[in-house]
Amino acid sequence: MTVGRYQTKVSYMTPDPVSRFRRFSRAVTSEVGALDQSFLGRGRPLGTARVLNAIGQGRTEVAAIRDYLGLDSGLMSRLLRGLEAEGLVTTGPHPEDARARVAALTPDGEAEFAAYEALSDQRAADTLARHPRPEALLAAMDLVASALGRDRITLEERDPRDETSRYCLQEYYAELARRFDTGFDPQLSRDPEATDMIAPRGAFLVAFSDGLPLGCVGLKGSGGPVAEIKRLWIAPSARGLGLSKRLMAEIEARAKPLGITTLRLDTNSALPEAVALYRGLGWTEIDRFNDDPYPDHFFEKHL
Amino acid sequence: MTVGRYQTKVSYMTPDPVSRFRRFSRAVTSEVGALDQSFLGRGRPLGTARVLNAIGQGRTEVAAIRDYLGLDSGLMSRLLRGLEAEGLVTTGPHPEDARARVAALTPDGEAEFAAYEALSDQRAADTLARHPRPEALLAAMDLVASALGRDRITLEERDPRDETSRYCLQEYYAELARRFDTGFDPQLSRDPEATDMIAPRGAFLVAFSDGLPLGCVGLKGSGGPVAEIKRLWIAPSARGLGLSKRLMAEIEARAKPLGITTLRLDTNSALPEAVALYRGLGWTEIDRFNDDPYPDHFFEKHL
DNA sequence: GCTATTGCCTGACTTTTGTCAGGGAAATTC
DNA sequence: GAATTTCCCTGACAAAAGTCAGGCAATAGC
Repeated sequence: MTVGRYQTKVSYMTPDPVSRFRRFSRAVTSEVGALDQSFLGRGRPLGTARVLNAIGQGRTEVAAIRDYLGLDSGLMSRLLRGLEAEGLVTTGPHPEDARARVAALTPDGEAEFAAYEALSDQRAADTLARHPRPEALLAAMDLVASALGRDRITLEERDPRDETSRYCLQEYYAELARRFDTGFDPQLSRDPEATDMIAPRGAFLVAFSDGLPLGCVGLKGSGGPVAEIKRLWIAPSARGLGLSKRLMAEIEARAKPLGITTLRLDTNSALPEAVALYRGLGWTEIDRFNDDPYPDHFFEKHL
Repeated sequence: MTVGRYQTKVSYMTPDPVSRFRRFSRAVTSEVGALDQSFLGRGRPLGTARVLNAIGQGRTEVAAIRDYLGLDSGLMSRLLRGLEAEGLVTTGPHPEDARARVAALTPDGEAEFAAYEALSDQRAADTLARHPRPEALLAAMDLVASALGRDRITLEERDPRDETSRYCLQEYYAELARRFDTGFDPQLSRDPEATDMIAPRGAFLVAFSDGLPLGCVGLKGSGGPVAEIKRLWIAPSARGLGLSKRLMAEIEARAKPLGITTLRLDTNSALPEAVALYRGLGWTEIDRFNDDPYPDHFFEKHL
């Protein structure tokens, strides 16, 4: 969409992409490096602190931690022994393969991990507070984080009534209100019954990148062979990453096992990228099939 | 949720600023960390490579390098001797204080530094190439880099005809063309003679952040006590950082020694932030003082 | 069953990094 | 011109990080 409308002009010395990227790297190195230094300040060497943090983040398999931190098996073993000796970590055999081991934090370890987290949070809050335009900065940071973490975006089926889903839906409504000349009132558009978007009638998917919800899509079933796609939303910071295609493919895949053979959806010409998306994904335009006041384009796809 | 083989704890709350900041940190850590790893891959330990890089970046004074890298004096000394033994660096007494020492790269050192730079460039180019929307990503990166590097933005007096100045002016014209309903043709607006914006008649300032030009402003003198402020431009990625105020303050400070006592400027109501800026800086609105077709607001300030 | 492989641990290293107490030469102070 | 300070070097350590070759127990393959 229209997030950054830079144009590469053939003008004199337009700063080139690589040097802009490297300037970015230099700028964040000190900030992020400072965050990493929060590992210090608690009297523990970096390696040990990194292992503690990896476990605190929920990584339990020793092999996975070693892989994540790029550590040698011997070194890893010693660091773990050290943490065990400190009473911060316990290890035991992996339940499914007794050769492998899993690690977990003790209550003391949890407290220590929380202390590291608090340090990092504090540092982040300080940096943000020092800044005159935190919202613009955060929006740009979201975009960078989504882009760099693109390969780690995961799709999850969620209850459309839970907190995260409601956040996505609210953002979706707000976007429509901005884009439609007439505004948008969710009351006027028949809101799908939540149970229609939960198995076995339907589904609701949310896309997550490192815990942040970046998009959603709903499948509103009726129990019969015809269902509707609803509420496709992508966060501004994640547009252009192919996420809508991924969400659509996944929701179609989830429709089949529910006995659904025909999908329909409606959309609005004020959302040209959506119309283009559906066309590109092999949907065919059909006549109006409801009396919702907002949509003016209607599509169908047979599975 | 399961990411690959590990379990990852994530919070599904509505995103708050600190967690967004920290998500950004995590996302760039791997990327930037990878850039740092380019230090490796050439068979040299990190410390040595960092010193070589600091010298390559133009830091010559040993004390400055030590300070920049946060190294102990003893360790620094040893790292330098190692680089000297490799034939990559020479050191000598500081010309102004023979107690201090300065370091410089030998031709071999230059080659080695260039090799490190090429590695980093390559890595940056690869990441960009992998991305579907590099321009949006770069725009966001510029914004983040400008924001985080805000305290390191410097103002420099430049010839308005040099490459960097012409880049700023072109961006300025392009911005006007976007903002004015009628478009903007630089030909129609009397372009100041470049010599009017060079001492002793005037001045031209460019704001740099880590080598990237982020803004400019011109002082167009006539030899007499009245001069005009022209061409105030701030890059989109640097807006909201107080840079325009800094540029205006600096150009006013440079006007005084040139014998200038009255400053004038014209602007357009299509640029409301500019109009607000001048009002806030103590300029008073006056009658039209030229027949330029574009401006509709005119200001004056006595120094 | 027997053999090979996997996953982790241990011991015995080396390299790298960090620390600290002098010491010599140049500069500064008085 | 002597005393003091500054800047760096060196030596002597110590801690941390990284490497590598076995070794043991659990698993997989046959």
